Amino acid sequence: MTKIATWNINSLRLRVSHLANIDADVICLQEMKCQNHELPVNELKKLGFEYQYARGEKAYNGVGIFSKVPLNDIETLDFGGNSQSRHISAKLPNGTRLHNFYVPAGGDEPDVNINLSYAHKLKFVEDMNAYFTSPKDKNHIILGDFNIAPFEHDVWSSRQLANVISHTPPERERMLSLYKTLGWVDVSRQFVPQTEKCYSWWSYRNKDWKKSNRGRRLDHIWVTPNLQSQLKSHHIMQPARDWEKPSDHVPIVAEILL
DNA sequence: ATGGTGGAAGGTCCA
Repeated sequence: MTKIATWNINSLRLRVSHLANIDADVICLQEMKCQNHELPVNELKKLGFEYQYARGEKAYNGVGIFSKVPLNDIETLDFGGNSQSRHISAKLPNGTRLHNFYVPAGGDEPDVNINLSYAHKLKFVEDMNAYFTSPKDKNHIILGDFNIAPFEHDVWSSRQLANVISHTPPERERMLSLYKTLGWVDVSRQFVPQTEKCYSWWSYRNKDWKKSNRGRRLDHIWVTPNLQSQLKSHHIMQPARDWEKPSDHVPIVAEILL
């Protein structure tokens, strides 16, 4: 049984101690916001994450896979085509390739003609689509901060967010197109019915995130169909949003028989 | 309609 976690930590150096609260064998982080030589290597080792595969970047972005067991065949790819640190993958001991993604947020204005960030986000997902249309490996887990809430009950109000980046039709269409490439299984929706609200992110800009509960499901774990029957449990760590100096995202942990 | 908060950097950008 392997427990795999994903979390947009929004600064690894600031929140590394919170990782002690996550019960996982492999933790995939996004928005580490540090360079590789600035990683808190020893703190991570003390938590049991002896094997550290990071693709850092100064101040922004940054993805890493931190594991209690050795992984191999590390690969970093340039989805979106601007060399930001938004993807890293590794092979798990059974040969499944684990991809950690940090999809661009895309800015505020949902118009590709005036907002280059939004255009970049759409291209990023199109590149993911192309990659998984003819992947070189067979079995995959993809996870991370996809910055898209694809379904109606992945946001607090689908109608009010219809023109808000993270839930616009062009993003949702591209994500569903990606979803069809390999017949992906959306792990969270295996455990939480599609008719129920389900969130992994609450804005810092809400006075009381729990009371207003205007969340979005931006973080995802998808597996290829061969792993569907191997899924054992799934946990969105909502209490993490109340940790001291919280990230605006909470960790998601999936337990999979690999 | 607006601004609300947070992290890192560093005289702002991105989320």
